[in-house]
Amino acid sequence: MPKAPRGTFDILPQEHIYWKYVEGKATSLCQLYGYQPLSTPIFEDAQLFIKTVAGGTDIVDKEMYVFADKSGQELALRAEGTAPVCRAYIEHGLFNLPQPVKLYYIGPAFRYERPQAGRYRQHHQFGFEALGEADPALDAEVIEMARRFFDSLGLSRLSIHLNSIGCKLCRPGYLEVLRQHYSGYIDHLCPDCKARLVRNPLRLLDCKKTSCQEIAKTAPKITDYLCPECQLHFQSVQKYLGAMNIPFHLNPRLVRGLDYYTRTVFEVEPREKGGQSTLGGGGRYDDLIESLGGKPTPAVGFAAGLERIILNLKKQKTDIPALPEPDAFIAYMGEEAKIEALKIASELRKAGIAVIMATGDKSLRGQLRQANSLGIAYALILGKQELSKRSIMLRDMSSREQKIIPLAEIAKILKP
RNA sequence: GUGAGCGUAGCCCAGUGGUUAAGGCGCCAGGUUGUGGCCCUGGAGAUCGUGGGUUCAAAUCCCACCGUUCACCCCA
Repeated sequence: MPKAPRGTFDILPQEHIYWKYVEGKATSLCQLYGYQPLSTPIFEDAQLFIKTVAGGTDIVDKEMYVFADKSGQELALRAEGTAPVCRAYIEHGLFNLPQPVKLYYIGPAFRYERPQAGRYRQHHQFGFEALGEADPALDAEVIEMARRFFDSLGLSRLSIHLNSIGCKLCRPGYLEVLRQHYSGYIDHLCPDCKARLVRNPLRLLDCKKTSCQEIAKTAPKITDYLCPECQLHFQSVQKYLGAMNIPFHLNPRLVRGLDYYTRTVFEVEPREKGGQSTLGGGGRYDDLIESLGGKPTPAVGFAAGLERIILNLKKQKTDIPALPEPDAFIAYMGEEAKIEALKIASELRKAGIAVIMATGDKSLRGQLRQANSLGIAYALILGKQELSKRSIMLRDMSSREQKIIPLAEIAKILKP
């Protein structure tokens, strides 16, 4: 029997209340901040992700769903949300709109890896991006918006970690200083960190091994090596966050995995963190659009994984609004009543009343059991007696009261 | 890709070598030939993850594979 592929899952009806809840909060948030929806294809030219997310990492070899279609074109399942947004921005000339252009997306993304807590091969991301504006106030607004998102979901006890990782002018100098620092400890580094030293030195800073963390603690801080422009930008972000009363923790060891980030980076974490705990993160990526062939365009954004959010909602036992129940259930006895019931159900639905029609010629008892387990407020019962009077029995399932209603009036009573 | 734990009905799970694999939830039906929730009775539902091996005998022991969980790598 075929099963859902590894790292994928079905979202069953009782789970969908969480998804609807989070998606609803996300879209109303974006509406509040003037972000408009953008949907991009679920697969893209593989180069889009190879150019933007893959530098210096083994994402392409190991983690990306890359395949050739029947024409031989190299495609990749959407690996993340930001690069496609930038591609669309360039492709549709959105730089001709008043800047910044503010866009958001909710949709699946794919990574080929072994599943673990809150990480799946097909997962879902919500993200928003503001393109075409370098003002640090926008960084602050994006962070404030991220915070409001989690607040609106009822996720509390979160903290925001903030850092700046400089720009292409000042970061290389810092990386050199960092390498020098670590080369003094090379014999004490774990094998992974030895590889990082060559391939992705920023990642040295968040190795989980305690021995490596000791070395990271004494490492030079990137914020001491920022160029004057980056320094000013970073200070302004903090000033604006302060003005909006957004608490944050400066974390000089916060780096993000992808190359394309510049200046501001931030992550949102539960206070009590565990292995895969980060709920969302983002930052500025001032060089990304240019690297895709667009004009130099500064941009800043945020993304969060819906699975992790839902995991936390469940952990916190947050109250989630239930999906609406149908308004009424129609039970019938006998073929003649069944035919009439079908007609009534159709009419009621035309009037906007959600109706479940009994099926299968069950006993009345069985039909009412079904209505009960569906949690429906009203049962309509149609038998010979009601038919002969052109009427129907209306039963209030919670009070057990029932009365005979003329057929012509039933819609009005159910939906006055 | 690496390491560890776990796979028994739709779900939770008992069962560590010996008859027809036990129970709870849920499902279906009856108890009430026209009335649900509680209760009672009955029923359906399990290739014991898959394949191989050990043994007179395997859900139980061994091996491999698959899946899953957690962690690592990586992190979008």
